[in-house]
Amino acid sequence: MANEKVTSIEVAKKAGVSQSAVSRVFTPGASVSPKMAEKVLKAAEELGYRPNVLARSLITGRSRIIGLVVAYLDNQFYPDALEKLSNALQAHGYHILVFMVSNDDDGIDKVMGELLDYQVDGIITASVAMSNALTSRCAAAGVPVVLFNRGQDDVRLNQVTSDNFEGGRKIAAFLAAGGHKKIAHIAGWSGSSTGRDREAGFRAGLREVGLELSVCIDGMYKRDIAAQAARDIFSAKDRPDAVFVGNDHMAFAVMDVLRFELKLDVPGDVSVVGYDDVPLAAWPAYDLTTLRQPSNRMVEATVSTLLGWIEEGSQDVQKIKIDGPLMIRGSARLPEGWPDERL
Amino acid sequence: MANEKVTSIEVAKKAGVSQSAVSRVFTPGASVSPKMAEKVLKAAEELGYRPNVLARSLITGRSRIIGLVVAYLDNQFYPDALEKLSNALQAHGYHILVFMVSNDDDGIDKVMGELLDYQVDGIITASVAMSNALTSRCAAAGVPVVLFNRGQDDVRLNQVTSDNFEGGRKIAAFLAAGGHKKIAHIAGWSGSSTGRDREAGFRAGLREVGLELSVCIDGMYKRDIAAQAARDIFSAKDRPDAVFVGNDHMAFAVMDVLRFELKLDVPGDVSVVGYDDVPLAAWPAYDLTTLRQPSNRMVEATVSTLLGWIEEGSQDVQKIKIDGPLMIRGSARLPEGWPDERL
DNA sequence: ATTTATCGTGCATACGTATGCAAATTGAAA
DNA sequence: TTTCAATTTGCATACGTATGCACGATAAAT
Repeated sequence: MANEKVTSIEVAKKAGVSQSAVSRVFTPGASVSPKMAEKVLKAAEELGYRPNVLARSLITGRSRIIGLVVAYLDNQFYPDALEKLSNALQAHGYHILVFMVSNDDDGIDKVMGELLDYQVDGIITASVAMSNALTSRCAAAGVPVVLFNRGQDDVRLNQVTSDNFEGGRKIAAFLAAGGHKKIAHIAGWSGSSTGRDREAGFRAGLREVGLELSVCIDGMYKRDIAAQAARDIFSAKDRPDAVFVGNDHMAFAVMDVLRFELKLDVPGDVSVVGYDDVPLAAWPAYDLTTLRQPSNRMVEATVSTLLGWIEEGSQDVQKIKIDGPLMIRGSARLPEGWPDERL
Repeated sequence: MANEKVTSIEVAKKAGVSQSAVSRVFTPGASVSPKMAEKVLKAAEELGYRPNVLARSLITGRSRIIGLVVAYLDNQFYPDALEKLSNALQAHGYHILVFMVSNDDDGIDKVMGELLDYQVDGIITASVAMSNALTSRCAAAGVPVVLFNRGQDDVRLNQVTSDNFEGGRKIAAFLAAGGHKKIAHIAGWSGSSTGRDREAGFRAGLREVGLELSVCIDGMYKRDIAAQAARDIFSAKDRPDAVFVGNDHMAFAVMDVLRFELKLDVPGDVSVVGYDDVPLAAWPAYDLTTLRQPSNRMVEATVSTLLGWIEEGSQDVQKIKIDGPLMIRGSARLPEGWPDERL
């Protein structure tokens, strides 16, 4: 296992030029003559030389590494986003360094420290909140942060979300139009802006049509908690006839409980609506009506915001909300007169 | 956005000691007196100093970065593995740099080049094959490689898989015991060792009990291709009464087609068995009988192999096969006398 | 008190690259 | 041919850290 690293100096020697010449050949935009470039590239090719990104970063101050902090990967929304983020950044010559963190403990601070040790050029947090102290540290280190799919009041923090309030409202309107009278909500984690906004929008939407929430339980974005909530809510005789679940991941658990434990028909007995539109929601086994978070556009906005900060320097802080459509499928009763535009 | 990096020199100045002293305080196992450590740590604390991992790597030759090359993240098996790998490596002070790659084109070579540019200490490939040239380059660079969930003949490559051949055999025995006579296989991609081994084991298992495969189509590990295969196979009047699908991800698509397009009962009309045991397989909507790939143990083996190479230097090449149990659930007919140990 | 061993510290250098500056080369214009 | 500008090249240094070496301090042993 010969550990033979080829350096620019060896290439220079072989090509009979200076080390700086080699460096310039591999630095886009530097001034080099064609024949010099040819000589160097030939030597580099023969020796198998490639510039050391880490050494380069020491000089340039850019590592071309983006730190991604993420809590869950079992909710399909996040691997999907990770894949898209990674592809988008890869196209710009950046790569993602992954940091898993549990949302409940305060390991976030520790992990963030490690993150900064790697001199990342930027940070994306997916479904993770930032403490004030952390935000300050990142600001002091000059590392831009974008919150993906989570909002926070701090004026220093960029964020990209769907329009969660409006999304909740749309769902309320849809369920009301469907003639549902007794409506439940198994909410997203109340410790998250997404969870709170969806709930607030949903309540507002119901209020607009003279309805109010019959029962509301915090599902914490966890399958088992949501499942238990479903049992609690729908075991009663005078159970609700509709439920909006704070994200698809929980909605699947809720549908499983309704259909296989409580032997209820969806949507005959209960209409179920989720939030996210993960790929699984479109599979016939669930065929879940849900509000789509346009992950493509969210990723796009995240990447362009982050690269803007990194490559152009200080920018305006972005608080981007992207509107998403309600994907009407088979898990909720279709209101009279609504076009059946099932997808 | 003040870009103020604190260096060991500034800490040294503040603490009234040399830069080397600061370095030693932050280098585990170095020789420092308690009072020196105290002074330095105090100064570091006040300035918010943290060692620059990249600069350190230039000296030590270790980046504490592991490159992960992965093709799919829509098959739940991989995000699950990614999460576990990341957690395990994080516990050892390593982190994962993600590289997405499509399996069909030859972007793998390009991506691998970028990978090595980052001076990664090791590489894990998940469901991705290595070309000979690549293997040589990694060997030359002294970077150990572990193939996760894929095998390859090259004697230089470590690999961790489940016992795919034996797994295929177990499934054959199970379906045969269930009295199935006409058995189909929608195989994993024939370009992958996992796909080939599972199919070979399955065929061998059938042969042992005097059966043979009725029909076999390569599903390429893709949902849509598997779905089309299911349509082709099960539309006929004399359709098979059982199918082994090369992984769970495809098996879900197959079940969807069987139940919702062809209106067949599973397992009444057709028994379906998958491979992987991703979390979704246990959800009641699918309740899929499947051969479990013990991802915990596979991750453990992967990490310890990799760290062995990195921290102890050259080792024996490991070709690890981990045996997994058949998870008996509701998607396949239960043979008489078999304990119903549904999980 | 003297010798010897042990430990802690500072000095200097190295890791692999990028870049300001000045020298050298090229080419065009006169 | 000469002059001048434009371009290309090499030299030297810097990035932030780790570590071999030699020296000084301290403790232990005689």
